Amino acid sequence: MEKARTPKTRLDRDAWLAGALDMLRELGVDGIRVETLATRLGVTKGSFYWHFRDRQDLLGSLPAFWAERQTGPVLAAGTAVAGGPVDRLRAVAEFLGREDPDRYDNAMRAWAQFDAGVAGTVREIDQRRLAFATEQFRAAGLSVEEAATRARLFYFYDVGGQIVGDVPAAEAERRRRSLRRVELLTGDL
Amino acid sequence: MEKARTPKTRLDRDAWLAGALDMLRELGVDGIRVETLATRLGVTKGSFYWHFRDRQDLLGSLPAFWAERQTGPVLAAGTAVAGGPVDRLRAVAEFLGREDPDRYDNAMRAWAQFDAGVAGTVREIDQRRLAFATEQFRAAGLSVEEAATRARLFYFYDVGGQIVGDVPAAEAERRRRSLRRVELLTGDL
DNA sequence: TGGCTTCCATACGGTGCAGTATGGTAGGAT
DNA sequence: ATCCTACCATACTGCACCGTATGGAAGCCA
Repeated sequence: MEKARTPKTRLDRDAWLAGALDMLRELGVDGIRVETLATRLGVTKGSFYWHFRDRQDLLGSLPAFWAERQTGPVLAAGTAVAGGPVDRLRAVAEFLGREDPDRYDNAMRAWAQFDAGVAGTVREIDQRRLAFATEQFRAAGLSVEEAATRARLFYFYDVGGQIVGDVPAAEAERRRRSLRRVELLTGDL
Repeated sequence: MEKARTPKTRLDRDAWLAGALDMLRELGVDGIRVETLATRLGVTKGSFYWHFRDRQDLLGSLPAFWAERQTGPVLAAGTAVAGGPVDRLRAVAEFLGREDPDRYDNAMRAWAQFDAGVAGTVREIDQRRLAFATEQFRAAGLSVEEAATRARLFYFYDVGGQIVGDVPAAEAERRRRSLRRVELLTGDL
């Protein structure tokens, strides 16, 4: 629950988008009301309609705003590793284990269920990550089908666990689980 | 998109709940408006407020209504198999592969993100299914931790795949994938 | 055939919230 | 000091939709 603040600096579009993203995570899309959001940011609706044409303008800009700061780190953690494909998967798994589990992904996926546009941006990210995992298994010498299966097992473990809420609060345990999964999927490679 | 119908028979509580469940899948919780729902069922609000105290009464009854017709089949498909634990997992996987992918699960999970009560009922079902999978791996001789890891890989594959939308339309392909996953997770047993 | 119960229609009040209109204020440029 | 622009406040309109009040109409039982 973010609190209302008194703005020393004036607001810009991104400040509103960041606030909206928080409301999205806490309440869902329909919980994003412009007056409430304004109160949180310490201003009134007057400000909002200066930066945005209407509410739809805000919601429409939200997915891209989210996607920007989502793809970068995970992708980087994987490719910036010296070793082989298994090491890369390990690196990604470790990175995901380190991550704060309180992300915006779940809220975004919930939204994507009922908005085709949002579903598109989310799908893109999923495709990219799945493709990465598949590549690693391919590089480890597996067939196309075999690599695809293992990549799905690898990635859906994350998505499913996050959706179900089966994510340990302690970082140590998260990393342990994450690595154990990699070992199981790459034991014969 | 369900169409409006002309009711030959009068409606009862369950008819409203079934209609609400459809609206939930298509539009999300906040898409469930009593007047719209009434129109779909071929009646007016007057009927609704006869069967329900208010809108919250409908929404509050929805999770249980959903849970009832959700737990039965999957559980049965697993336990009603003669063979060993691996055969049981195969049976469940095959059952899930046969299933119509257009279920209400996604909508329910989306709702659960922002409603603690709904999250509770969904969690119960997840726990039950995960427990079942874990038991099978245990019965196959694995340690507690090892069984838990594989159970998660097994179950989250389903949840993740469904959320991401990576579910083939053709039943044959669904079953193939589903079984291949079991073979991969039980190859050494 | 009357009377009771169950289910539904119609009409209306109340509210939350999106969007508009318009005026105000702070800070940079000259 | 002045002016202009960017940003924000206040007050108001309109609409969607919830809930209520009340009046039927269709079935069951005597």
